[in-house]
Amino acid sequence: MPREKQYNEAEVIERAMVLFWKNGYKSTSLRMLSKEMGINQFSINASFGNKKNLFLESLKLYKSKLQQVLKKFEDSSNGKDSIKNFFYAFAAFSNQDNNKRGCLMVNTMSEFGLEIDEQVGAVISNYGEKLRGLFKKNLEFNTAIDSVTLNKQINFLVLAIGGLGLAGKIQNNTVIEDYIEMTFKNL
Amino acid sequence: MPREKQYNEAEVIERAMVLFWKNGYKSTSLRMLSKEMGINQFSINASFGNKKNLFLESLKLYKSKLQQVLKKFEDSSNGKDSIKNFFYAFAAFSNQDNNKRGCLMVNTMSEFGLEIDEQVGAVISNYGEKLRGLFKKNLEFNTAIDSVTLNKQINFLVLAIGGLGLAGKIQNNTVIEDYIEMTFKNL
DNA sequence: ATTTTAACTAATCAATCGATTAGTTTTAGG
DNA sequence: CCTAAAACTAATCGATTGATTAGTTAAAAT
Repeated sequence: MPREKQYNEAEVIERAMVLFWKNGYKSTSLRMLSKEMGINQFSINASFGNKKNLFLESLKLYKSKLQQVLKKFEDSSNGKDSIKNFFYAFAAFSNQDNNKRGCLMVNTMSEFGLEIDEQVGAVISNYGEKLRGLFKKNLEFNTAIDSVTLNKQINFLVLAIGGLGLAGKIQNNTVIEDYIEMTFKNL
Repeated sequence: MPREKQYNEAEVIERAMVLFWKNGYKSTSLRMLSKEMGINQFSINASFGNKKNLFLESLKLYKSKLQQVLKKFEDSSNGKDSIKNFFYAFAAFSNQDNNKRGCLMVNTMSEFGLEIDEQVGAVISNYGEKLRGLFKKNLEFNTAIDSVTLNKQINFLVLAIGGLGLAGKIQNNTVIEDYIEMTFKNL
């Protein structure tokens, strides 16, 4: 029998995720990853195949962490205030420990635009659809609303959450708070 | 006397700008630039010094083009409708010819975050301040407004225009239009 | 016509990229 | 104890990066 892996895959993915989150995909080299993950390039390859797959695993881990935020949103879906609470939670997640890393998924969409890798794009799109569903549910909560207006509001919120992800990298907390307050003032 | 330059600097900067706009700074290599600009790497160096300076020139050219959009905003600053018109013009500029390139300045802020080059950051910040001033002017137009609310609205619009720049890369025109309409419905 | 100057071309520099190879160490089964 | 299998280390692969060098060409001034 061979020796055991001397590292925990979940742990090294977490470190990779932080690096990708901080620097983006292209600007994070395998050597940086190797150093930060504490394992050498060959081990990265052995565990994850290649850089893209490591990124995919990092993205999935990120998504699972953000899923905890989404879970609260799902559990207390009581209308527009729930959406607003989610916006605040998402903004906090995008600037945790005041690291100004934004949102890894928004960062990735911004880095690749529409020429995104198919698998990476699928992970992100899946999250987007989930979000749309929750926005819909909460916008309809206790309110009669025509489908045209509903769709406009959903589109509004989708773009807004993207803007908020970007803002997590470059804006201070006051700007972000003011944005959320103004957004929900008259929604 | 030596021979004349066989290329027009303004023309080659324009081509460089398009490439940076499309691909971002890091993903645009000097070889890609050389090919697209129709001059070789040495000539790029001779005219612009290095990649960063070429990017700076591209950014300034971009800004001057966007300045035409801003000029209209300055000339017809008649309140919130003027801001809304600017939003539409900015969105159109960020997706001209349906190229989904977004806004070069927003793209650059997203690429570098707060670790942006000092000179590059200065060019972008300067534009941001101009924008803030125009938002302020139009929000105050024909309306009494307390300074606290005014600042919140300005912050709201600043984040919103960034989100719109990002959306120009990844969202369809309907989402963008819905966002603008919703944004100004109750402002 | 010769000289001078800079624009030009092509080749190449060291550094870094993602990925891989060759060879060593560890560990459990036989 | 010996062997087999895989985790490991270190070195290096070809390709590409930004930048630069050496040498050639063109054109105005003398």
